[in-house]
Amino acid sequence: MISFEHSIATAVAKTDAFSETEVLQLLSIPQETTHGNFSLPCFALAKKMRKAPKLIAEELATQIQLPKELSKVEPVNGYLNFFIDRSFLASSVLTEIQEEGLLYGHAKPNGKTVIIDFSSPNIGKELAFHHLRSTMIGNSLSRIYKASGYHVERINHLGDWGTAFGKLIVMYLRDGGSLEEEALEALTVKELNILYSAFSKASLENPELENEARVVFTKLEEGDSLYRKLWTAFKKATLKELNRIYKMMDVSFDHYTGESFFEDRIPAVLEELREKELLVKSQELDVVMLDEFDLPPCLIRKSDGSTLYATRDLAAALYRKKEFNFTKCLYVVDLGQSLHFKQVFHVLKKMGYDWHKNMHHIPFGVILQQTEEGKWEKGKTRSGKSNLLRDVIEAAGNKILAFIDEKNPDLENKKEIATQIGISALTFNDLKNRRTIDVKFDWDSALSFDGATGPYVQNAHVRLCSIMRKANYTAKISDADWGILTNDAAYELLKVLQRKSANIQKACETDEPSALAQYALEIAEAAHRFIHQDRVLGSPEEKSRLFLVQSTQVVLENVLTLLGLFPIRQM
RNA sequence: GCCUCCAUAGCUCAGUUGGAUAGAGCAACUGCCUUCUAAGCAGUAGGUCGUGCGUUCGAGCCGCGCUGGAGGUACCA
Repeated sequence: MISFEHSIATAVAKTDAFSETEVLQLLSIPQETTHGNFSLPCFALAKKMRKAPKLIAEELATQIQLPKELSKVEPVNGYLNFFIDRSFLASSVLTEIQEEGLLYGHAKPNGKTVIIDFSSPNIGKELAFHHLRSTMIGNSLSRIYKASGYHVERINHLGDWGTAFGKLIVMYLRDGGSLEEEALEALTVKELNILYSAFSKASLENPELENEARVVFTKLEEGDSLYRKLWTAFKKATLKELNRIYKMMDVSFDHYTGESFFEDRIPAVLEELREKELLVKSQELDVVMLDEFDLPPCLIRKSDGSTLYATRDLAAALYRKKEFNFTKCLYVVDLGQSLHFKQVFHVLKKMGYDWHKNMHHIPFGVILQQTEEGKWEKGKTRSGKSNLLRDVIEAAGNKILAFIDEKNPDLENKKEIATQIGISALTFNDLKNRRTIDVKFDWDSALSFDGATGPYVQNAHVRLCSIMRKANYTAKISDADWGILTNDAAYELLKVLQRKSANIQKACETDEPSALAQYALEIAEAAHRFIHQDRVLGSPEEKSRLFLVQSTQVVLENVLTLLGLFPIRQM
C-alpha cells in the first residue's frame, strides 16, 4: 500500500523546513480540487523563520524534489499544494485491489483480541425495532475490527436473569399454564410477551404481585426446580425466535453468555470486594462508594440479598478478562446507561485492575418517530402500527417488493431480495449518522432509492455488477491502460477507492460505523458518476474501464459487507 | 440541584482531529433516456455554524459562561 502522505513527508523533510512527523500532522486534503490532493499549510513556520508564509511556501516549492507518484507542487497563499500523478494513482490502486480482492485495505492480523458485547436483548420479550441499533452497530463494529486486524469475540449478553422472570413465572402459573414437556416445548415468545403485559395490568390492581414476583425470583436464584424448568423453557422459546431474526439479518455471535451464566460466579465477586474492603453497607444495601471519582455509589446487592445489574456486569468483566485476555472490551449499549458503565469500570479500577481502562462503553442514541403533530418521539409509529422488529422488517420488505414489481417484475427471487434490501435500508439508516445522536426514523426517506440510503448504495453495486455480467469478462491487469483512466470521472473514483484503508481505520479508531457508511456513499456517488459519464461496454476504452468497474465493485461489495448490508447483485 | 449527550440551509445530516470561498441529501425549480438499471447524472436556489467572551497567524471544531432540547441520577436493565 503506497502512502502519498508519506511520500510527501519524505520529500518535504529533505528541505529541513519540516520534520516528517510535522508534515504528516499538518497535511490535509483540501476541499477544492484546484488545490490539489494534499495541502501543507506553512503558517506555523512563519514565526520560526521570520518570514511570510507565502514566501516560505514559494521557496519550498522550488526546493522540493518530487517523487514519481506526484506530478506537481504549487505554492498558493502560504499553502503548498501537491498533485498526485493520475496514471500512477490508477496503476497503484488498481493493482493492489486486483491482488488483494475483498481484503484490499484491510490490516494484517495484530494478535489482539477485542470483545464486542452487543444486541443483548431480554429473554421473554420479542425484539423491538430499537434493538436494531445495538445489533447493527455491534455487528458492523465486529466486522470493522476484524478488518483492522483484531481477533473478535462477539458476545450476546442476554438479559436472562432478574425479577422479570419472577413476573413471567407468577403470571404463567396464575394463568394455569401447563407444565407438560410438550406444552413447554411449544411455547412462543409471542405468548411470553402477552404474559408480560398481563402482569403489568394485573399488578396495577394488585400491587402485591410485584412482591410475589420478587420472592419467586429469589427462589429461582436458590435453585427451585419448578421455576428452573419454566425459566429454561422461556429462554428456549425466546432464543428460537431470536435466532430466526438474526439469521435473516445475517448477524451471528460467538457466545450467548447471558446474565444467568454469571450467577454462580457472583459469590466470588462479592468475596473479592469484601476482601479488598470496598463493600460498604448503606441504606440497607451493599454498595461500593465512588466519591473520589465524583460518582454516586455503585449498588452491588439489594437489601433482600439478591444481585443487581452492576454485580453481574462485574462478574462478566472478570470472566471475560480471564477467558479471553482481551486488549479491548466494548459494550454497545444505549446512551442512557453511561452512568452504569462508568460506575462498573470505576469499581474495577478500585479493585486494582489496570485493564479497567480497556473497557469502553459504545453509546448510541434512541430511535425517534414522528407523531401526527410533527414532534419526534420515542416509541410508537405514526399510524400506531407494531414496533416489533419482525413487523418492521416485513413492512420494509413489502414496500421494496412493491417497488421491484413496478420496475423489474421479472427479477428472480424478488421476495428474498426485497427483504434483504429492506433490512439493509433499515441498517443503513441506523448507521449513517454518528452513534450518539438520536435516529429520526422516517419510512419514506429510509426506504427511498434517492439520497443517503441503503438502496442507493446497493443500486450502485447492482449497476456495476450488471455491467460486468453483460461484459462476461474477467479483468486482467495486462489489459488495462492506466492512461485511459486519468480523466476526471475515473480519477475522482480512483481517489475514493484509494481511501478505503484510511476509512476502515477511522471507523475502527472512533468506533463509528458511520465513518464507513459515509464512505460507502462516496463510493456509490463516484461510481454512478463514472458509469454515467464514461461509456464502458462497446467503447474503445472498454477493457480499461471494465477493470475500474470491477475494482470498484469489489471495494463496494466489501464496504457493504463491513457495514452489515447485503451486497445485492441484481435488483 | 448535579452529571452526560445534543444544537450547522425549510427538513435530515457530513465536516479528515485548528487551515483556503462551511459541504451533501431530501423538499422546490431547470435540464439530460432508440446506448451498460433514469432505481441514474448535471444545474439553480437556500447559512449570523444556538449565543457571548477567550485561546492564536487562523475557530463550525479547543476553553469558560449563557440559552434551548433529550437522557440519567440508591434497591429495573
